[in-house]
Amino acid sequence: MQAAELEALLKQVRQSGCRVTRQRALILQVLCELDGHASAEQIHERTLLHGHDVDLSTVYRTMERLREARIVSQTDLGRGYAEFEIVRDQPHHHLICKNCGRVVDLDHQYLAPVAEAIRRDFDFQPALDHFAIFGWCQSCHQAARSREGGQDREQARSIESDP
Amino acid sequence: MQAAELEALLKQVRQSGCRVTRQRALILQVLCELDGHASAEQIHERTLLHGHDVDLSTVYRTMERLREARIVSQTDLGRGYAEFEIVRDQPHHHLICKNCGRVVDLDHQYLAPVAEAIRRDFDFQPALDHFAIFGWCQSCHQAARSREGGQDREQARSIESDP
DNA sequence: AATATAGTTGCAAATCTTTGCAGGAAGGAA
DNA sequence: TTCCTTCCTGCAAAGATTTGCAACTATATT
Repeated sequence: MQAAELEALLKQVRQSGCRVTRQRALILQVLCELDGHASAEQIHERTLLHGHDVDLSTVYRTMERLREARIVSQTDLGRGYAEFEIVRDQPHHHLICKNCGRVVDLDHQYLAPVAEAIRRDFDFQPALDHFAIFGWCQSCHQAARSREGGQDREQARSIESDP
Repeated sequence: MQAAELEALLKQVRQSGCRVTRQRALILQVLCELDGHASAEQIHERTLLHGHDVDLSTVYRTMERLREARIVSQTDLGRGYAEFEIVRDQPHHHLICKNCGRVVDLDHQYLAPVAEAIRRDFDFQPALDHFAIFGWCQSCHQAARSREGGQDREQARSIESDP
């Protein structure tokens, strides 16, 4: 089962023009096993468990290649490090409270129309399979408003992305 | 003129519950002068020109506070470092090609409906005043397709954000 | 104006990520 | 199979950003 998934991934790697090396196969295997968000350090540690060490810089470089090949996604969930994940068929996104850190899932349907409009109007293929939108959840937002004296300036704020 | 703007910003700082220090005033002055995207290092360098040195870590810490107060926005334009900017009334966004690095402006109208829907459905105030959406521009996307043998898997890809 | 206190700063060290380089290995050609 | 070219990897060092801590200072209070 997992072996089949790994095979499929390695095939994708090959198709994207990248070589299949021991390190890349091991990293993808680890990503399959972890099955979810994983940090570079986490991936690195787990390669040790499999007997072969993969240098941390190789993990980063591999993630870069796999992102280019759209095999993995990279997201900053606000924990101070990047998190990687194998790209599945159904994109998913997150709402993250800047104050309490709570993470809520956001269905792709919310972003699909934007992606469509951007494709249409700009001839630009947006990479929208794993978006993190920061902001303030209900309770934290209210707390902030009362602290500021009740005036709601309703001014959006920043977000950034994955090169 | 600029002095008035600076005064207004310092008032915002005070209102947000932060203290107005020499360093913060200087940093905001520099941000006003640069008037656009500025890196932490750039800000730091320019404080030197004003005679007073502000430690780089203080620049970062100040940006964090000012972000919390929604006075500045932070964006990753894919250049390997964060860029800061004073928040204006009209939010603006960017489309950035992962391949050639070209940057195109995206009007807020594209994101406004999403922000609205998220506010409505999740009781969540998204910080959407300076979004960077990565992807592939027309020419780079075509190049990639032909390289991959013409099959367009049409699979979105990652983006991440500002904690 | 003097005092108290909680927020800030500079410095140094730690983290996370990227990069330069020389040796090593994958995959196609002979 | 062997050779060749190009891509990869490990290592070390550089960059970018965050954090711990003791000294300092903005602000409210007296």
